[in-house]
Amino acid sequence: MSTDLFKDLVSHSKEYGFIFPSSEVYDGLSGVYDYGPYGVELKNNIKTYWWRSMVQNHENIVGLDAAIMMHPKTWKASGHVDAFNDPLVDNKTSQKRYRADVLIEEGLEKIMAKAEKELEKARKRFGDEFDENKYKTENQRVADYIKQHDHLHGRFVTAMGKGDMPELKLIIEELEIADPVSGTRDWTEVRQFNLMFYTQLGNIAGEEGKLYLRPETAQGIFVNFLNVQKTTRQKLPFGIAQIGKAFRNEIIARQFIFRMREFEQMEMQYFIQPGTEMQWYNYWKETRMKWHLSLGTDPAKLRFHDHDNLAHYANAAVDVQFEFPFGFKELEGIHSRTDFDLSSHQELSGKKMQYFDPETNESYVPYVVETSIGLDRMFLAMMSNAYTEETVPDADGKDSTRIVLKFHPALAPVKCAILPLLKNNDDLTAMGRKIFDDLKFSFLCQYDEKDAIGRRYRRQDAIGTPFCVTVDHQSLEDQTVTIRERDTLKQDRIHISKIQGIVEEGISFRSLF
RNA sequence: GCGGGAGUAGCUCAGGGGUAGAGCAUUAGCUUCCCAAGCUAAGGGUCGUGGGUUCGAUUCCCAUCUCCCGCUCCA
Repeated sequence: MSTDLFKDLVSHSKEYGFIFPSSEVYDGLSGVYDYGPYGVELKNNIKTYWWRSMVQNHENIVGLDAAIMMHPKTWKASGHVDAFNDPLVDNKTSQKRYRADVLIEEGLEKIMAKAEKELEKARKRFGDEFDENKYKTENQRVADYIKQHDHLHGRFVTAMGKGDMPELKLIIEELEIADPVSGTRDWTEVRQFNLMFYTQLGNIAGEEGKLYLRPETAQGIFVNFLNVQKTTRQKLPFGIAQIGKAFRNEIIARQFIFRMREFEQMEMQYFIQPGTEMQWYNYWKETRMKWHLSLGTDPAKLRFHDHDNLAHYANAAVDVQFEFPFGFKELEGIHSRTDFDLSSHQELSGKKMQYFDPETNESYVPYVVETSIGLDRMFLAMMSNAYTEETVPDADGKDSTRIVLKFHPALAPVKCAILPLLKNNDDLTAMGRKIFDDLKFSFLCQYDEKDAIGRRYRRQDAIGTPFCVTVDHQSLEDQTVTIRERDTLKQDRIHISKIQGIVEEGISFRSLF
């Protein structure tokens, strides 16, 4: 799909009530979007599919809905407080953005490399008699390098601790760091981006009242690990699943709903015996890919991507990537998180986060394999996978184009439309109404009598409705209707009593498992 | 933050120093027994915001805001 088609997809999403820009009447809010009437249906259906495949289909996976607000120490333990405060600096010439701390660390390493080079020369020169410590203090050049390094390193650590951005800028200048791309030292001010949002608990001023909005749902699972394990009498391995909002103050939120500041995750933490992590990592990798494929998603648009740089909590990580209109991007992450989180919480809280294993007769902190999928990304993946412009014959048998969302029927927002062939015929409309009133208790239906029948079909195609039931004159005689299938345009004449069964079979989640 | 693009009707866009247009959509009606764009009528816009030039600005100038795309990170 080209960029133009991506634009069309964004327009279509708005025009047909899937996604609206947030606060549009006030010119919008960057990186925040609202889900419209069809959007919320699609989103809920994705959640249902995930929840059923995780919780309902696994005896050893249970659900949880933890609060968004958590004790501040949670984020200290998780590493987010330290890892999510990036000082950033831009080079004005190359317009590249860098992490100031990374630049400085590299700069400091270069100084030490210079000193090491001198030492290496000296070692060769003096051979066995070489006294390295003595040389470090007595050789002026080496001593200067070390002194400069230690001095700047000290200032660097202090500045990072205090969040002193101007000081970081000064250090960059003193280190004479040049942009590797442009070669210039044309730097902007160093700015800090705290990737966690925070709010105030009560009216207490100062640090104590500072409360973060969770940047991931996982920590709610970890801190409830023992509560859940005990109340559900689970034995290892077992999992805890959660769907919920998370918040990240992204530097730049872009690409529609792909990267949002407020987003929703579907996470499952699988608690396992240490040493079995690779086995379960592979199991979930495979299981999750099957989950994606069973929706009928084009296999060419899905792939694994191994992480080169592992996050601070992981010892193995793979992404499930989807080919979005703007390229292959991360849709879901599967991480082997070791015992990092539970151990951290155990340490910081002073509470045991251990599992007593009756088989081995010992207690230990479980290891964790996580599957974490972005719900909004899944939504976008389903939209872009479904969005199709195609040529179909019109009333005269000529070519005409239609835009159709080819969702898996289980995900489609509206399941069935009931369409009387003519509006100005009371018998037809009354019968349509009656069918609608009967079906509406089973699944989401729409009754529509406006405009020509062809146009109504196209309207339903545009929101991805898998079935259209049309009431015509023959219906009045023998209680049959036509049922039209969205993708093939094929119509069958069936008895009214069969509609519910056919639609239910088509939209069933059962076929996905 | 820097660079680029763009803000005119619900959507897609045209226009142009003299007071705003099209197609689709919406509403009402007509027509039509199965795959969009048949007929009639109606509603809907302080042309992103503020300032300047001008008799007059949606149009020209300046500023500003917002959105979109690219640059680090992640679900």
